[in-house]
This record gives sequence, C-alpha cells and structure tokens, in this order.
Amino acid sequence: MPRHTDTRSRILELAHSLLQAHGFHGFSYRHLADALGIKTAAVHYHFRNKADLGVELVIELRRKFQCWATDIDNRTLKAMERLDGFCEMHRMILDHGGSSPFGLLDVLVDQLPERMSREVLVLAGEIHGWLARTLRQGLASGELSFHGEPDDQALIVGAAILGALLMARALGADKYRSAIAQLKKQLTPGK
Amino acid sequence: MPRHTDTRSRILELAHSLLQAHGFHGFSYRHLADALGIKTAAVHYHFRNKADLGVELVIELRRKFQCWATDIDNRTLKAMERLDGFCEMHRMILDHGGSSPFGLLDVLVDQLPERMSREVLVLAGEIHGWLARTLRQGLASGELSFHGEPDDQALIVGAAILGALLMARALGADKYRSAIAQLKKQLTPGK
DNA sequence: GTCTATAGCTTGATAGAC
DNA sequence: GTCTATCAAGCTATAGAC
Repeated sequence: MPRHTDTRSRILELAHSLLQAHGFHGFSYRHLADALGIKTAAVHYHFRNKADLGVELVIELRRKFQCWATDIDNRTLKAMERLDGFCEMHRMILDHGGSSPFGLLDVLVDQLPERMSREVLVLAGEIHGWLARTLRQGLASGELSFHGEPDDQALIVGAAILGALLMARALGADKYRSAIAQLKKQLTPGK
Repeated sequence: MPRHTDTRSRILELAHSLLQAHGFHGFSYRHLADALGIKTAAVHYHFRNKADLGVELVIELRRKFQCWATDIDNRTLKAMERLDGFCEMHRMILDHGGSSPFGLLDVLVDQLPERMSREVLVLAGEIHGWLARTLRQGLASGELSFHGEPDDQALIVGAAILGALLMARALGADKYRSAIAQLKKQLTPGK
C-alpha cells in the first residue's frame, strides 16, 4: 500500500496490466480515467497522446526484464532453473489475466504506433539474447541437450512459450503447464 | 477469375484476408463496403451483425482446414512431409500478410464475440487433434522422434508454429524459416 | 439486393477555466 | 494537476425508399 503516490505512476501501473490483459488497442483513455477516478484530460496531461504512453510502457517493460535477467543471472543457478524462472514469470502473467510475452504485444506488432513497435523489437531482441545465452551455457556445461545453434533454439523456445501462453488463454492454464513440461523434456539430456 | 458471383461470397473472401492480416477488430464494415464498392448497409444485409460474420468466417476456416487435412492424409505421405505441409500452409499465410494460425486469431480469443470464440475453440481442437495424430503415427513408424505423449508434443509443436508466425511479423520471415528448421531438427530421429 | 439517411455510441485529442 | 466542455472521426446498427 505504499509508493505510487503520484497520478502518473498510477496511470502507468494500470495501463501496464490492461496492456497485458487486453492489448494496446484493448483499453482507452476513458478506461484509465474512470478506473482511477480522474478525467481523460488528466491522462492527456501526463501522456500527451496514447503513442507516448505506449512507448513508455514498453520502455518500462524493458527495464523490468533487465532487472529480472541480471538478478537471476547473478544467482548462480543451473541453466534449467533459469529457464524455469523464465517460464514461471510468464505463467504469472497468465495468472494475472495477462496474455502475451510481457504484455508487449498486441502480439501484432505492426498494428502499434511506429515508435512503440520499435521499442518492442528491441525488447524482443533482448529476450532472444538472454534465451540464447542461457541455452548456450546450458549446452556447454551439459545441463541441457539440443541440436543446432543456440540462436536457432532460442527462437523456437521463445516461440513455443509465446504460443503456449496464447493458446492457454483459449484452452486453459493447464495446457500451458503441459506444454512447458513437454518443452523441458525436450531440453533434458539423457532421455 | 470465376465463381464468387454474388456479393456475399465477395464479402466473405475479403473479410477472410482482412481477418488474417489485421485481426477481427482490425477491420470494419466500412472497410469491407468501401473496398467492394458497396455500402455498409449492404454488408449488414448479408450478415446482420459483425458477430454473425465472424462466426461464419471461422466455420469456413474449419471447413477449409478439414479439406486440407483429409486431402493431405489421403496422399500417403511420410509423417515429416505432412508436418512440412502444415508448416508450409502457415508460411503461405505469412506471405499473404496474414498473421495468426488461420486468421482465427485475434489470437486473443477472449476478445471475440462469444459465439465466435466458441467456434475458434473447436477449430483449435481439430488442429491439435490432427497434429497429435500425425505425430503419433510418425512416432510409431519411427519416422519421427520425441519424448512424452503425442498429445503433449502436439501442444508445443502447435504453440511453436503459432509463436513463430507471430514473431516473424516483427522479426522477418526468415526467422520463421529458421525456427521451423530448428523444430524439424528436434523431431528428426537419429541425430 | 442495394441504396440513403441517420442514430447512438466510443474513441483520441484540444482549449481554456480553476 | 486536474477539471469542464467540446471536437471530429470512427464504429455498429437500423429504418425505410428504390
């Protein structure tokens, strides 16, 4: 019940969860204003237009992901445990009514304001980089097992998690768990 | 240059491609009307409201998938060749500006009219069923290799293809090819 | 089967008072 | 920093003429 004293951060916080749940086009200034007990004009004061708001949202997502990544990388975990953390983070999004990777979505990146989609691409690259690095280390140490390049493997691991998250919204959260379990099975050495 | 004599099927055809490219909320009756040189009221004549149009679109998608599936199943192909066909069908969607599985999207199924999302779920089940069956046969005949249940494997194969398709819109079509190649590598026995 | 005309809503955005 | 008031534009949908 602390911080977020000012209206601006309250807007940002609410917009963040609405972005995750409904996508960028799935909420309006009116939604924000009504839910916060203010007027749309007040929202426009803090974010001149919706594209500006969108850009700041994605920048915040990037910041959050970097914090998460450096934190988990510093904890000297096994590669599979890091991947677990990655999947778990996504599952939490699912539990909170979220849909896509980080809410970065609309998934359909080309339907976003241009400045915003540019930031989304940067974020996507950062996520892919982290995944590839984690997979490469796990492969080198023998904790993980897969064929081909870590960069390519990171591509389908990322795609599978994204896809599983989206499918889970339609088919139920247990399908997400099944899919992730199967994904881990593929990466486990030995059998 | 043949068939689609009547306005109704012209609407359906155009709506189909717009659904694939922009999602259900990404086109309007005005878009349809303007592009076809008719008025919105004419569209309303053929489809009383947009939910009705959406339902018929998904039903048509189901019909198309069933045709595709029975056709490819009758051609006595190897399991991997069938999966290739599945991936290839999706790649064509990508090339035509499409985004999601069949355009069934908005990906965010829970933002669709209820009757429509119900049909989407049926379609999702049919696709999963086909994938699981194909994987099971491939595993039994030794053409494919993976651990765990075919049902679970179908889940992540489907998720990976869906995710790859969406990522490709942001990162480029070559990323889709890379991801699919990596996916096939995982399913290939021997190495 | 297609049209005109229109209703009623929601959206993003701005100007100016307090 | 927040408000009132207002705008043009977009949307779905309907009634009724042709």
